[in-house]
Amino acid sequence: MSGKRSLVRSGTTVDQMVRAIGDRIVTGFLRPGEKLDEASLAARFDVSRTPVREALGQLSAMGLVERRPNRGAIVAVVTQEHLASMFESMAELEAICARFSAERMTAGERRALEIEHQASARLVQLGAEEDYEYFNTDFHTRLYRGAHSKHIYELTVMTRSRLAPFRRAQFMLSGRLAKSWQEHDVIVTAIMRGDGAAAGNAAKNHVSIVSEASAVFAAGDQPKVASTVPVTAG
Amino acid sequence: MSGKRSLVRSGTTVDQMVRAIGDRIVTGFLRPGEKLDEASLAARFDVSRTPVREALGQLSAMGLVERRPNRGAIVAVVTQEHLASMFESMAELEAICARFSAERMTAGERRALEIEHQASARLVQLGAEEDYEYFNTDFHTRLYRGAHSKHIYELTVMTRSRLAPFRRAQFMLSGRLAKSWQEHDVIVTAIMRGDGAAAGNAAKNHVSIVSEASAVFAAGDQPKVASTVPVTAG
DNA sequence: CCGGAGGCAATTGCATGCACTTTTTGCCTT
DNA sequence: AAGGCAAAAAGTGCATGCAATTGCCTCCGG
Repeated sequence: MSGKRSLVRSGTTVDQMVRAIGDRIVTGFLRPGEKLDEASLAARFDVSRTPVREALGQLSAMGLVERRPNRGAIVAVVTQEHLASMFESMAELEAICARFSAERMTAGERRALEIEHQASARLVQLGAEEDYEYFNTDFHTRLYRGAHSKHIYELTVMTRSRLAPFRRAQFMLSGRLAKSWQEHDVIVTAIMRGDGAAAGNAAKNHVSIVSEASAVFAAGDQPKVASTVPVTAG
Repeated sequence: MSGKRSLVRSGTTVDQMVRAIGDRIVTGFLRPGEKLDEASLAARFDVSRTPVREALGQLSAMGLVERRPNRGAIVAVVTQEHLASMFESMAELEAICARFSAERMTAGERRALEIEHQASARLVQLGAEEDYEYFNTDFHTRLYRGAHSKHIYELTVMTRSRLAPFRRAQFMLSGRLAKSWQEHDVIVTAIMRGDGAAAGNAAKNHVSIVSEASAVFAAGDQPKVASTVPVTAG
């Protein structure tokens, strides 16, 4: 090719492509079912087809894209059942994370969780949806990490990525913000007193509600937004 | 290259490579930490380096191999903690599968599970370790499928693959066969009466015991066997 | 004898090219 | 006018080649 990659980001070209394409899928910029033309992507990112192919292969292994031999790749399109199955899995995984967090978080982790959670109450009052979404991602990531189990963390984050395209705009639903915070509150309280079972149930319940909220979008509509905001269970 | 691929198996060359290399890792033929030289693999399978590279990328995305930029790929080597974390996750996942199976299996699925399980008692009496291992894989796969949740199934099978290299030869431990069958029996009984909680607990317990048995091999020894037998929780 | 700089071999990373498969389009037949 | 067939166009799959990076070996200075 020609000059250096514009994005100075780390890793090989393939890694950059995986991130770049993956981000566009996760953020909804590329919509489920959309065709991923190797030549176009190569041109778009100013690389040859080889790294694009490798990236698509890896994304396929991650489940974000679907590859039909000799027929090109598309952004993974999931059936209604599979979507439900993923939300269900997410609920179970979050429950595990919350339960483990309640049992295993260090004092520091608990404190940090509590502080952030309390701070976020302000965002709810202000109705700062975008900011709350950032916080929300953070909150859940804390739970995943707090489980102190690398593999559970990987499974959970992976599932979250695959659900992300179907989660956009969930905070648009009126009142969702306050409800989300209250649900978080139940989880945090349970974790603070080390009650794993309660934390697990609360987390599972929390995701289930998000799932129902998201079902609205899954039915018919595909996500439309193109922001770069990461996404998590509300 | 030259002639057609010898293995007539389906899919593209890359798919075949993923399966071929993945199998060798999962069955312990390639051992954790072993270097995966692109040129050697290409020669070994009589393809060019391109599909080998793509396959390694996908296997890396699956977590079976580890890739250091510009420094080649090795069979993924996991720390003791990560291994423990994976077994722990496996226990949780199996618990979920068993619980869902108890709640969701059709009458036909329940019957098939029961019949196979009873039939396997004979294998225990005969001490047919290898045959029992086949059955065992089947038994667990039934549980995974019985959960009627595609995503849970995927997560579980994926985790099983990554644990496979560390599970070999667990049935060599004397008495493990009979114990395994008894544990299965508890699970089956709970499923037959639709008791999700009991089935989940029994399954979790079952994996935990396997985990402890496998810890023996993980500590110091790496797996040594090179058979082609698939592997599952005992 | 030990430590470091420089150069060489080996290996990875990516671009390009060609072969093969799929899809589309246009023409011919009915 | 509609259907089907054929040829061309588009796009994927893999091989090869070259540039770049890494690791190692050697040689020099201390």
